[in-house]
Amino acid sequence: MVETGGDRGSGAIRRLPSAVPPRATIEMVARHCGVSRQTISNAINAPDRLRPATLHKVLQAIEELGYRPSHAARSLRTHATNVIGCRLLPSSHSGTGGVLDGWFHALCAAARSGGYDVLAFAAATDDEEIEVYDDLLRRRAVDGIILTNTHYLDPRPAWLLQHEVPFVAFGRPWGSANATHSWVDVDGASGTADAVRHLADLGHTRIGFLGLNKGSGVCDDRFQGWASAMRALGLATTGLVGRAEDGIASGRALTEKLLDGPRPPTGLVCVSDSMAVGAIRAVEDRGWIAGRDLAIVGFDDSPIASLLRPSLSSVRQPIVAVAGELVSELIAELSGVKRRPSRILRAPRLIVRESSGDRLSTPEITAFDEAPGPSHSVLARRSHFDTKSQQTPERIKKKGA
Amino acid sequence: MVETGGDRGSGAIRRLPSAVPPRATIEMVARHCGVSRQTISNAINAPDRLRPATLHKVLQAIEELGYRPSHAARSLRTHATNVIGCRLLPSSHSGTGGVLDGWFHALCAAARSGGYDVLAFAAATDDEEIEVYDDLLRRRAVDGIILTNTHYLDPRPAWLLQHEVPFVAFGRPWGSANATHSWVDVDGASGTADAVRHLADLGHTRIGFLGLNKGSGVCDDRFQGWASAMRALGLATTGLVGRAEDGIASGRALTEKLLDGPRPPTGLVCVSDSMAVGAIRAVEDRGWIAGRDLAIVGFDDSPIASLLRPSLSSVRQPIVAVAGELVSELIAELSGVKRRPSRILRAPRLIVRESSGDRLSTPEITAFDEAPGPSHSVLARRSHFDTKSQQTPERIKKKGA
DNA sequence: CTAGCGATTTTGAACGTTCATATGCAATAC
DNA sequence: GTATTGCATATGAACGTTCAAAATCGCTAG
Repeated sequence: MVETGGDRGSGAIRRLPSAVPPRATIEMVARHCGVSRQTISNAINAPDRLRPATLHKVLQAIEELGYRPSHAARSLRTHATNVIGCRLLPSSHSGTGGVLDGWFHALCAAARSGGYDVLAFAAATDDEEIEVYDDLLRRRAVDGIILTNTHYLDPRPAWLLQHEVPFVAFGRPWGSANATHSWVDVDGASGTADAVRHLADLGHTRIGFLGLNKGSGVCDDRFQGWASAMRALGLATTGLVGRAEDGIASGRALTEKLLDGPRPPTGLVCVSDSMAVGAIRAVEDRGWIAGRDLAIVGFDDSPIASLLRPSLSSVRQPIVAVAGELVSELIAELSGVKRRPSRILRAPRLIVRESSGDRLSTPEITAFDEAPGPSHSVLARRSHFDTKSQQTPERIKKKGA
Repeated sequence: MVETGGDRGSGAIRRLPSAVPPRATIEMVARHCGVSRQTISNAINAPDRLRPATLHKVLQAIEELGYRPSHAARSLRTHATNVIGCRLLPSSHSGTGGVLDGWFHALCAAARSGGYDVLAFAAATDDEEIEVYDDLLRRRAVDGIILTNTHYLDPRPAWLLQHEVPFVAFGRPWGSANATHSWVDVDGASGTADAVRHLADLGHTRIGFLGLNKGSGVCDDRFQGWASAMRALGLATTGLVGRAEDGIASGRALTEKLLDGPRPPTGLVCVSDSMAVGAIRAVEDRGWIAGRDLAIVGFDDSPIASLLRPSLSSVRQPIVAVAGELVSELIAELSGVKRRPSRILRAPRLIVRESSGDRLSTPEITAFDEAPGPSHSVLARRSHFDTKSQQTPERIKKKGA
């Protein structure tokens, strides 16, 4: 009402006295306690250079004035932004609901506690993502990048390497064995192998695998875990594999085909929860019950897994831990010390629910990541074929130059 | 192998000639085409001040050198960061899976096409969130904030107002009718009213409501939609309401109680999909089928809704549109023109699936949001959204002072 | 008493922009 | 021919830090 008249304020009454203190600069702090700018700067960046008495005085003044170094000024001077860039995958990507949701949250938390902020951006394609990288880097808005969703023929790592951008990938450099960048990944093979052994323990011998079409590194990895576990158990694998693109419809169709085939599986390990949901659908179509007539294990432990009826056994990725490692690796990279790229593989954990037929434990809802305690109850008797240990991340030494 | 010896590089051979051009500054561009700094600056920020010939020359040089203004330098000088801060809710928050996932993605996309970047951060509590605000603002790392998940007695809007931080809220200022900030929200009442009418159309007369305990603005809103639609239809409402904290267990328990009560509902409108899932559980417990023996409608259309069996009818929020409006409102706010706060309410849309008993449409999977439509994404960086949204949202006039 | 030294603090410059102002130049007005 | 205007471009300063180097202080040693 009152201010309808003029548009550009004549600048008189505008701001009330207001509780907002003028934002403190380093100069103001300096004057406030009678020392020079640089001393304030040192108090923050190299406190050991100050006499204890001075340090105390300065810190108190900083506190009093609520001073924080201006991001822009500092970053202009130091050429470091303390910001990490990370692409958000299109939400459709995680078909069965947000797993990456929790991962990203953990990523932000880890970054912040390491003194970094996360700049999030959306991109629909790899090329678009590269364009954003280019923009962010030219404007010097980020120090480094967290790369997600690596795949065969991925143009992004090469681009980043060529432009000497510090980055760490979530996901192995599929297809380029001697990549020179750091990455963190989840050992899918170990997850599917666990799933196979779990089903074998329950008495299954014909355990199938529902995977993606050739060309997915993630699926190859998980397939390989299935295959080697089957081999190790002396189980035949022919006629037990179905492949298609990811999705519920695919899962349903593939399952039908396998069940109608010459060697119908009694258990099924799936490359994703979407596939597993499809498998459950197919089972329901015949009036069967998942977990009784066909044992099904998914992958990802997406939020739906525990909501489905019967609930879905699934392999859970340690996404919080992975997020933390991605951040600390990137920060290490940014610290400038030249080191050989690290390659970190983390083991996932099978969450047993109803769909695999083991009725022992059917938790209604499970926490999103590893529970703090040693809750490995169900798999008490871990049959160990290979040496993959559960908790310690496996570090693979760089092989070739 | 080769580089096993020394650790700190002696700094000789390290970098190959490399395809990385030295990052261009405004000075370099200026020299490159024989004009002054300021002319380059003008070419970017006020192109109409240049003679066409000069402009052309400069733009070409910019292109050639791949110049982009340094974020830090520009932001130091202009006191604007072109960055928006936004808190990520803990992943557990969206019980049934990532709805906010898609919202956040849309937010980032909208921001970028408006010339802004999004700084994401995690916070567990409101107080922690305020601490992060304080940090970000003191360091001048963001220009403004997108606030999510508003609720009664929310300390955040007050804090932001007091500190004169530009912000827009996703969610109404529950409990403070004459709040002076802008917000965007989804008209929950309209959603539940739609749900009620849908069920009434199917012949139901005893339509219940599963809500949260008193004190949730979101629930009050949705409840109110249910209540007024019932009243408008001349249906009695007594004995048809259950309240508890959100969750599947709650939904199940409440449903049981209602079904065992004196006036068992034949239809149920739920405040959330979690509640609805609980309701489905309760129905299953009695060997009933949702949609046949009890009609159920959820709220949020979370990813599971279409995956459940029977699939869950649910009210879908136009999260992409909301994200876009939040961003454009905030940008308007940041443009500095004093305007009365805008309050935007958008209508959600009921997605009918099996659980409500209307077998007419049972899409397997539905797209996440309204079709994109004539997207404003083409706008060049730094330009602001000019006109208010394309879809004509419903605007509520500011009432009180 | 003074030189010398390390610890502490200060000073001037620079980071890369944009703002405010000044200059140059061409066209118009007197 | 000179003053007046308006447009196009250039110059100096400033934004708020940290870096590099210089200055000062407090001691110990000669």
